[in-house]
Amino acid sequence: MPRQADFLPTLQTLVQCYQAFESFSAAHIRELGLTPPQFDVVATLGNTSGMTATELVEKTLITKGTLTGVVDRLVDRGWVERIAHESDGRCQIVRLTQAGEALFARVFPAHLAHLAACFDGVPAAGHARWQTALRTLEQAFRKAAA
Amino acid sequence: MPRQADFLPTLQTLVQCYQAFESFSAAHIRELGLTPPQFDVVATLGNTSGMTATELVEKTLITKGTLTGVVDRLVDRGWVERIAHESDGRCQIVRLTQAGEALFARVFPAHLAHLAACFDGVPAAGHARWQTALRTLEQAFRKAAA
DNA sequence: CTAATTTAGTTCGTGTTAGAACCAATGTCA
DNA sequence: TGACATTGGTTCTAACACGAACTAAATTAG
Repeated sequence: MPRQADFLPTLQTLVQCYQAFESFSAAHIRELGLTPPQFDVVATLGNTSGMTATELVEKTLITKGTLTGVVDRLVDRGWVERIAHESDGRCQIVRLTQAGEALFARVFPAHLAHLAACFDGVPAAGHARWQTALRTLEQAFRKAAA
Repeated sequence: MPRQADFLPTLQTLVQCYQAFESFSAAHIRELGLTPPQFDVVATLGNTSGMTATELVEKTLITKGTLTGVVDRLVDRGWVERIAHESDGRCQIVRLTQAGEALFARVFPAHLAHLAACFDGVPAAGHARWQTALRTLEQAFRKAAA
């Protein structure tokens, strides 16, 4: 009857699993000389011709107030530039510079390879099970939040 | 052959699922007047006679450098106190004050109930599947990190 | 066309994060 | 016992998180 006994371990394993992923991924990103949000932005801008800050916010899980600072630092390092939107005076297009493209070409494949190493020998069926499990769990949260 | 096509969606759903949980949980904690790390500390200290900062670090996923500030603010608000360890001059015992106990009694059950609402109607079998899936996924990260 | 509203981005305040340097108290060992 | 390393906590720096307030541009309404 105490449903606690069921759902608390589920949440605990979710948090632990995510933390394990996060620290594994973040450690490598820092080795590459970036912070996780910076990598997120560079990876999102890679292979595009740039996008507005609002679009970046939607695609990266970074808050708009935070994005200003993240982009500022990427601009300081010469990897990103802001250009005015031609028709809408409020918007600015954020895009990679030449150096930023080079950075992207260097770090993005490297990080993908780093992540891929986690799944050596995992059959596709494993991914299917993980994905369905995670999606139904996510739905439970979203349903309750509504 | 491109294993990317398999593991990237898995990571994506993991992150999205965790974010859904995190924002659902954090929003409620903020309504209760605490930050997530503060809640974490209060919940960990609840129903104990206090523990050292090192123990708190182990049980809460908060870094020791961060814990100082979190405990500072809880002390400022009168919910927590530091007392000297009687035998080891380096240690300090952190424990809830009377007001902290009252806070714990108020917010901890409330937050558990909030979380439990996500799982209304979920059978125990669902939890079993989630937990095994998450644990094997976590192992993949830990193995690769080693 | 002016006034009110919405939208895009920046700024600000409080709090968290990771990691490194640091200090003081303990423990170890020759 | 005295040099040395270890352990427990704090401090420091750079960066991020979130939300609220704010500015300016654009849109809508009357």
